[in-house]
Amino acid sequence: MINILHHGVSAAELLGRKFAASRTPVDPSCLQALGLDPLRSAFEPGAGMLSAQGRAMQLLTDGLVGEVRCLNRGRRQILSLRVPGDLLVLGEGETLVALTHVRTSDAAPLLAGLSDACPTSQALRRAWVAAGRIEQALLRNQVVRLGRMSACERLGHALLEIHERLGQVGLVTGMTFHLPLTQETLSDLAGLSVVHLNRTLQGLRREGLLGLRRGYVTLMDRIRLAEMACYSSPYAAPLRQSERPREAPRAPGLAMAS
Amino acid sequence: MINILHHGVSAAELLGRKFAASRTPVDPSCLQALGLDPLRSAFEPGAGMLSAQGRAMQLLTDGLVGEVRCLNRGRRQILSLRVPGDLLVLGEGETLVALTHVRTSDAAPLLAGLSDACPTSQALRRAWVAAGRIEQALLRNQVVRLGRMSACERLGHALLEIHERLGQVGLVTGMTFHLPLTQETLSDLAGLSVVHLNRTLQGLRREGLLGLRRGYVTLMDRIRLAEMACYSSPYAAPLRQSERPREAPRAPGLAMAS
DNA sequence: CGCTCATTTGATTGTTATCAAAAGAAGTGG
DNA sequence: CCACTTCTTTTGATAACAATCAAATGAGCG
Repeated sequence: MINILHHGVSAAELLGRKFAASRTPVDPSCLQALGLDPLRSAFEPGAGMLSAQGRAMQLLTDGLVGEVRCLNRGRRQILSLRVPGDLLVLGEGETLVALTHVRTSDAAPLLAGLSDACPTSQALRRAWVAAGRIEQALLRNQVVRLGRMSACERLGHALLEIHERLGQVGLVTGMTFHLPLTQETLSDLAGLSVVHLNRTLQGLRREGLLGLRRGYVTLMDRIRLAEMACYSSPYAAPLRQSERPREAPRAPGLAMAS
Repeated sequence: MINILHHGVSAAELLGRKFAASRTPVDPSCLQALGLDPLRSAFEPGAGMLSAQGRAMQLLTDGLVGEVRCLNRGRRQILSLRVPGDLLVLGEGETLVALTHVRTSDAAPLLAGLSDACPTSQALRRAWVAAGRIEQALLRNQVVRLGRMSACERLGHALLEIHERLGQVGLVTGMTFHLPLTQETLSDLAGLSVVHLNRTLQGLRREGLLGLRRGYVTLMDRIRLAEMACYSSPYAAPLRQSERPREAPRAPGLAMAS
């Protein structure tokens, strides 16, 4: 069973798989040539990343990282979850936090390769743009989950998404993947309280949709789960028009009597 | 009082203000030279945009547009609100919907200007990148609102943000701005039911935080509102560390007995 | 006026958060 | 190996919050 904290896949290989999955493949030798693999760092769970390091950007190779926003009263929201193969860039006003033991490669050589005039890096630039687009789509998914979905749906949707993302970089075993996160961490991802998250997980398990064992998640019935959670892959190319769009009002107002 | 559906500001002028506000000013004459203003389109409220038109990208000049995702059972989430000066680009799986009467300029000349080798377009490219960053930050704000904020906070936060965004392009009058949206539309933006949104609005008004009159919103007490809603400007440059980041768990598990 | 749509109100239900505490896991040091 | 600590998961009880249903009121328009 694959361990997300310690699989043997190199940084270049991860990138290659990820780019191939978003239909913008890059020649493996080109990625190898960047020389990412030797420049490693490691972080303890809970460690803040990037701001402490002088590094501007890193490639996540092992473990899970969260882009986190903290509010008052101890409230915390994980904006996005980063999985191996993802680039770590610090957004304004956010912090990147290691959610597990984490290892990274310095991404500076990748940046250098991007600005290279060499024609082989053309494909790299295209892949870079595609990756950015996917990342944006994932953030939009997060908005929909938090804005309009019930606890069950949020959780199912998020887990389906994680499964798919890990699958892109070859870190799943069939319907099972390693997700060594605290329920509290998951609750911050799903915008729920820990207690309610726990009960929701139990519900999904009772329904035969999910299996949980020692940090491993199994999608017991992916079809039914996807249906329940209105999930559709962010990697699918063609435009979906499965749902009926509601029409906007004809004579807008926001008038409010008085 | 400024009317967002029909102010006299040209497309080039809007862009100039917007870029200046994100501290990446572009020479006005350079923007004028693009020739955006003549190529206009108009949309009725409720109209889907872009996919119908052959146009790949448009610049919103008048009115409000929502990036919308529809789910089953008639559920709808507005991912982001676009205000005059914003670029309209269609994301995968989303639709852009005119929330009011809308007018746009074709943004093709802007794209041409971006890929221009001319040195003056260097500033334009920088501004383009900065605008993209801001837009991402706004989406992250939306995540936090929907994930961890109460109805009051969501609304206050969203309205403060809209006020600030409109202010950037000169479409506010002091603390008042034109927001000709249905409460149903607002509820889809805030991830609330219409009824609850209505009651929340009333609450904010009763608290003396908000004023609403015929499609115009007034921030009666911006300081108190911002404090209540944990609002901090996405346009502020320096990193904030106002809140205490919670540390992640030491020994992650997701074990679940049995 | 009569139509339609938007806002508002009341009543009720359903969902989720919160509080408190027990039970289970995992690591530490004796 | 056990006692001890600490963190996590789980359970129960309760309260706060938000959704839903139903209906009345108000605003705008032909």
